[in-house]
Amino acid sequence: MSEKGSYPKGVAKREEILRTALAIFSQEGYRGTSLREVARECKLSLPGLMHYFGSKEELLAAILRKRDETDFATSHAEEGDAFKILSTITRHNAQVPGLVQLYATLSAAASDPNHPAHEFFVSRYQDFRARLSQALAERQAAGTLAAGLDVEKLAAIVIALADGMQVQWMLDPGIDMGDHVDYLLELLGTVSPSRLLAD
Amino acid sequence: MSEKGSYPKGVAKREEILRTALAIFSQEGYRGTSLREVARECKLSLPGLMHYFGSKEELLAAILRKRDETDFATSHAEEGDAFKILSTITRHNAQVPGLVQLYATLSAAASDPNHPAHEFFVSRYQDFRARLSQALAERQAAGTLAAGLDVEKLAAIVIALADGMQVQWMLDPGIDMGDHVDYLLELLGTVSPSRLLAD
DNA sequence: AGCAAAACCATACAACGCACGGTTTCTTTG
DNA sequence: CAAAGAAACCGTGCGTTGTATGGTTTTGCT
Repeated sequence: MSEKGSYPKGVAKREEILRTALAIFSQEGYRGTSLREVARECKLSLPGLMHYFGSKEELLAAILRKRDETDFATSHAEEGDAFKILSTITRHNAQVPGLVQLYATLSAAASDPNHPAHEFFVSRYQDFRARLSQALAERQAAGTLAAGLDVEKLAAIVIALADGMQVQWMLDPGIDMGDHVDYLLELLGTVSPSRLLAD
Repeated sequence: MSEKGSYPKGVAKREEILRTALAIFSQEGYRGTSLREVARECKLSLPGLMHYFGSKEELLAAILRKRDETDFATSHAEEGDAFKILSTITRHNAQVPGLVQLYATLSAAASDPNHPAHEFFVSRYQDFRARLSQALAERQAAGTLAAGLDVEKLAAIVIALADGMQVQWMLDPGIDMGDHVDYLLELLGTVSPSRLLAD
């Protein structure tokens, strides 16, 4: 065997690093925290940390990957339809501002194809859109959403709304993201098919 | 007099810096470019550049401020209603990916109240929402938008949509931001007042 | 002419991410 | 149960970054 997390001690340290780094990144921001600080908090030297993650961005990518895995698992376990889950997630995000900012910062930086987290974010959004558009299609089948609507466009739109509201919320915490998301979702429910076909 | 751009030579250099820095930032990204590189391009030493802008972030804030001024001026001069202008802006943004990424990166970073561009972004979004919600109200008065709609919420939502679509577009340039924005705007036009009141 | 401020520079500093070349600790296997 | 080899770590140094200090030169005004 020849992997980086093959010894029990190693996998434990690796996860401790991920946990610690997430906490610090969420609090001080990605740019604002040095690898030395993370290493110190883990009782490691800098090279000791870099044994696990070849670069700062690689560490970041690993954090996001892990975070998304657990998030997906829990959100998938939750009950309720797509709209309710979306609303719940949005309101949940309002309680972890550090994470929200981390994701916002990164999704912008990751647009560079050379960024280590690029592929991650690309497939993340592809997944999001696919899942949500399927959920919207199910709603159409159930009759709670107008049949004429383009579910794929709508999926992208709703996700964009959630992301965009986060930006405005970060700049002005007085804004209620959940209310806005709910409002659009409610609005979508009131769209009548006949009007759409008349276009 | 005791200002930094008071001599003619100074104001010219200052604007050259803004122009040059915008170009480089747009191409290499904010983090990816060093002040030394910008200075060299302007035939200045590093301290020579820092005479005009006390910090890298201050330079960035100045760039955004100037950019917004000119953008506002041109968009205000354009004809058409609010929806058309919004659509035009969105499609225009699709041709300056560097700038879009710059704004995305910064709007996230500027959520920190200590960030030099914080106030700028806060009032920027306040302005946006105010302008757009007024435009929406005018549409209501003209009868092209359902009267029961909450124009302030809608303004925030539409702006969020534009921002959010930019994120997805940056990660996957195959996505057409304009189409999505137009789709939601079109959808808003089809909402019937009666349905809203029935809720 | 002279003076104050703007315009600009040389140098230095601390901190950063990262690379190199080690040594120690642990597991597996012959 | 040793020997081997990889994982787990560390000391040190390199190049670059943003920024601070303390200047000198240039410019415009009175």
